[in-house]
Amino acid sequence: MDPQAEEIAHAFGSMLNSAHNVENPTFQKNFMSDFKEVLNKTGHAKDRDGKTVKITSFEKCDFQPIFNHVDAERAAKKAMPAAEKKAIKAEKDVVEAPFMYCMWDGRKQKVGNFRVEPPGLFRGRGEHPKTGRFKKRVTPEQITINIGKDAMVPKPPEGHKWKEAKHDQEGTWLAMWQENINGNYKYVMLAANSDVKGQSDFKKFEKARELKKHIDKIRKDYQRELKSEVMAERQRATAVYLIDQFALRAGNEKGEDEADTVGCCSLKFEHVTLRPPNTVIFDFLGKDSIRFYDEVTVDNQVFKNLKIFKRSPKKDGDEIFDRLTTSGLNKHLSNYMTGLTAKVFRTYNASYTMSRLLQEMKSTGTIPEKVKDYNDANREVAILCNHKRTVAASHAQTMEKMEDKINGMRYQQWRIRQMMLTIEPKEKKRKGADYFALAEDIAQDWVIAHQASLVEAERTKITKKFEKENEKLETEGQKPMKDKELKERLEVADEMEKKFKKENKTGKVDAEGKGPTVEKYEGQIEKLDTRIATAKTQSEDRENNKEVALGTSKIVSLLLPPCRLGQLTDIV
DNA sequence: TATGAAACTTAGCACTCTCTAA
DNA sequence: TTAGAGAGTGCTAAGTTTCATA
Repeated sequence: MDPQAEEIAHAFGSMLNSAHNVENPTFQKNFMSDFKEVLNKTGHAKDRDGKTVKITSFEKCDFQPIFNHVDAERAAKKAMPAAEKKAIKAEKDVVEAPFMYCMWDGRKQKVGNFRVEPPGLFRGRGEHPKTGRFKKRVTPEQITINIGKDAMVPKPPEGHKWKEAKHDQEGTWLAMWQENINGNYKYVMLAANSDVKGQSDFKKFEKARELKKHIDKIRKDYQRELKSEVMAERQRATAVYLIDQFALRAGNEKGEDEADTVGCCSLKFEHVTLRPPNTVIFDFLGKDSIRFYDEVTVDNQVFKNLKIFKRSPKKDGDEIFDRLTTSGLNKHLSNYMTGLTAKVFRTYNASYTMSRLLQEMKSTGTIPEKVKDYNDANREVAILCNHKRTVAASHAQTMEKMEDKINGMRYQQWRIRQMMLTIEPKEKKRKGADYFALAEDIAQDWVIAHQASLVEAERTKITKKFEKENEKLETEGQKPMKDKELKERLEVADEMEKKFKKENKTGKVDAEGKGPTVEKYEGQIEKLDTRIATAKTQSEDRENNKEVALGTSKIVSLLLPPCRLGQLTDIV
């Protein structure tokens, strides 16, 4: 193929492991149409004899060899010795060093995304109509540079020219271009921990803090205006109520050629279900096509209003707030406070919630318990903001593993109690039969399987150690140990297997450990209790967290800009 | 007031790096 | 010592807001 066509084919082939893209019919269709366009322009493909092969149908293309090639390269890179990897990284760092920082008002500042986005397939989220289209290579001729009047304009690559070099003192961007798929503007800006970004972040939180002074009045006003005679006012009050109470986004209008998602102002008839007396069910796709689903109770007047806004002849597809736009809403909000817009409510409510939870938090308990407390608070904020992630494919398996681990420790506790009885049968009367019984939820066949896995683990451990020692002997030029040695060493595992068998048969466990006493065993059981508690806490944390994304709220909800997040998490 | 361009923040996903428990 | 998990980072899509113009 012509290199241009091959580049597109390569882009598709290299992402075969991303099923949700590659198996999406829209993605396939868009990719194929862009691929064919270039194929038509460049004369399709040639076979080994130089005969032209016309590529027309997606179904007849096999991209697997491309994927295999890319995958092999990935694996080779991964398998490289650490030293070699380090050397390559160091080389790359040297090349990149001049682009990492810039001088801004006489101060050295870190640049964020200094690399131009490389060509590739557009990964639009949700049901984006353009997902899979080929994002073209950006040439210097498309790039505008923004730089100080007296500074030297960086040289474009050999044989090229910049689109323009300008000196905009107000803008914070360093370079800009337009992408070919949606015509969106792309900017090179400073990093999040730079002065400019830090300042603007600081201002954002100050603005949210300022809202605290006005929130009572705003709430009082919208409560009153919920009953306004003027429909536009009533809609506006209802919208502000939803934004304030449920952290909805503003919800600008979207075009036909974008994913069909909504926010507050763009909510449609079918996104809101009313259940008397005053329950509202929201179900819609928000930013990033993340589902927003919530059943909430609202003020009676809000319920009444939504009923009015949904009244016939409105039907599916019609807007609930037909007399309201985001700019109208924001204009109204700016009357309370300069710069007040819908998004400030999200920052305000998230920060307010976090602050309250941190104050309520008890600073007692073990470290894992404290971490869980913090994560719980973080999670509450993330849930408020509907920050979600897709549940990891391995989640169920991980949870099962964790449960197995806990049960393994509980089983070991049971064994220790039996050992106690072996050395001191009188304990049965003192502690009662219940103390020595195996928990009901631990089934006999689980025990058998668990024992087998313990034996197996022991075997692999011994074998691995043996192999490693042999390797070492060989590199030292000595004779390796014989297989007989391994067999002898494996006897430990065989003994273990026999022991379990005997235990299963007799229901008794021989004493283990040097100089066993009841007290020693009690100590061991107690230690296991702590470990079980820790594991249980972790497992709960994990389960509750499976579809909540904590990262964003960690950054955006705290009253400190992200450049100080490191310090704060240290304190927490 | 509507519309589109421009400029910025917010956000999830897929990596890599680092730390921890076994 | 090492595998695996969790944290951190890079990337870039997808929002919001502001500004200019008709």
